[in-house]
Amino acid sequence: MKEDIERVVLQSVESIGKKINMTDLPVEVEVGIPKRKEFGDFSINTAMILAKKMGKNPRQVAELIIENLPGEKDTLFRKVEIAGAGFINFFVREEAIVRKLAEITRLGEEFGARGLGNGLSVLVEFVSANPTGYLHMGHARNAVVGDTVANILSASGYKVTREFYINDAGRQMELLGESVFARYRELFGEAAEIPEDGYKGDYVKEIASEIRGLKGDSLLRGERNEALAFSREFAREKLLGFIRKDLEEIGIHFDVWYSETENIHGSGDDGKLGEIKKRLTEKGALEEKEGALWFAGTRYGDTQDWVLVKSDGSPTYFLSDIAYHADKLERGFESLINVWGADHHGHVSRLKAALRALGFDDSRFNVVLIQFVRLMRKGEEVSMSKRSGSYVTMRDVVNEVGADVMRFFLLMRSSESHLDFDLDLARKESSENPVYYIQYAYARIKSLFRKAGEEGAPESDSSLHLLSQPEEVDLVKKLLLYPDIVEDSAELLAPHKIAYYLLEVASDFHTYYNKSRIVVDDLALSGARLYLVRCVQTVLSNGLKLLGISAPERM
RNA sequence: GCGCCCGUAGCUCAAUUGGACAGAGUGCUUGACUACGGAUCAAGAGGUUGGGGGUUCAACUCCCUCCGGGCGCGCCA
Repeated sequence: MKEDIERVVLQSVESIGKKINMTDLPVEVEVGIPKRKEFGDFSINTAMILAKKMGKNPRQVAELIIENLPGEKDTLFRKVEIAGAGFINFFVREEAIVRKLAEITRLGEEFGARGLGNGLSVLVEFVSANPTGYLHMGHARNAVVGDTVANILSASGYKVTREFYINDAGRQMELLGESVFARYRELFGEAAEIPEDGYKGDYVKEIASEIRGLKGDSLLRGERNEALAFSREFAREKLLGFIRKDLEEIGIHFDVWYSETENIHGSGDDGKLGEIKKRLTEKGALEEKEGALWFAGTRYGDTQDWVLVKSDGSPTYFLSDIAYHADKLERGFESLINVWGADHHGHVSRLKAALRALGFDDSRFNVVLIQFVRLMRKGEEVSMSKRSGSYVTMRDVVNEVGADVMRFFLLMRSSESHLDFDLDLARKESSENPVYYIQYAYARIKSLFRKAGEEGAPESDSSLHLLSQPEEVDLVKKLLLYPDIVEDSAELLAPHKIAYYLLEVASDFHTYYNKSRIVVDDLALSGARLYLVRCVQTVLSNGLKLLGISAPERM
């Protein structure tokens, strides 16, 4: 519908341009949907934008635009009028709106998929948690947003790869190995305290116990370093398995699990790290001072310089992060999207600076920053501190509320907003719970078609003009908006827009359903209404699929 | 001290990317099926968009400043 408006307005502006000899008039036409009904179905501010260039007042320009609309306007519009400072409001004929339902039917599962990505290959990297414990709700939000962004981009014509970067190098993994080994020794009556900042959760004991079952006391007798390495590797595999299973539980599957140790560090000092160091040196982007090797961030637009190699000769995380992202680009991905916790926001600019230094276009690298999640129960915050040893994991919450609720609640907020996850609300199986509100609309439609089947009332597009009630036209307009919503959420990497939209569709449908009986004796009317309801089903189904939420036949 | 995010109805959050009288849910008040699923619907009340200034025909949105909350700030990851 919007495209129709855009098209006729462009034609009008073009013919005005010819008449007054100004062929360079701006061509963008932003078609908006007014909040108030008396301003019509669609409106444009084009006249106000053109007014300056043409040296006329906006209302005069608006008048010109209306006068020069092509003849097609009579089949499309009931009324076109000028309002306010120079808005042009379009009142579309109901038949013209309703006729567009055919497009939803024609496209089916493809409705909403516009293909603006044009096959561009995108690597979406998300979660990427250390394999040192269970996932918590912060990871969960990251996971669900990342997965849904990937779904949306994929539906929008991008070639998407989902990657989990396994941060299995460095101090955290060493601590994990030490913690597990300490617990293992305890099992044999040795007093072995786990390190100060080590891992104290019960799962560490369980892993230690498994190692005992597998190896007996043999780790006590061998080399300590080998025992530590074994403990670390064993725990790594175990915990990665847990992480993978938890993610699958909420419908998340990765195409690639990419190990830092294996793919970036390589063997010895010089794998990709050495190579990146060399390349940055050649670009003159490094400096030695105070015994360390620095990346000269200030020369590449960042606010400060950063250490790449510490004075003891070991690399920082930043160096391996540069190597990893250069590696991504060199694996052939044209665009990179990362989902990061907000506590990492300071890393965006320095990584971009480093990529520029290496000669990459840093606009190929984008980060979705996720603000924190607060778990709430009975109005109070539930502690999620990892250090306390006992904390609420993502797995706990999934067990309590289910995958659908988990996903939807984490998608309900824009990423840059803090999110309060209300466990009491999430547990409710009632209308208060927005997930069920949408799913109920879907199940209700399914039930309608069962009923219609029994009564031999088929859907049909032969009398769509009978859909003339305000609720029906509103519902159709809402459905036709879906591709715009998907496009917006793809461009802005903002999945919450789809969640909100689906709530609106469900609401409009419930309103309609309560107002009008769908399956009626008049077969023509019944057919038209069922046709509309089928389109609602298609949109709900497509939208829920993007969010990774099930569409139940019955509830 | 510097940088980023946030501040919108009692509570939790939206707002077509600068558009017209700022919208939902929830909570509160009051209503609606002898017909397709009441996990539904309808109505009412609720606001100086944290304060102040500026840009603009038009500001929740952009700029400046102050207040409050969160996060980050060179040899941690």
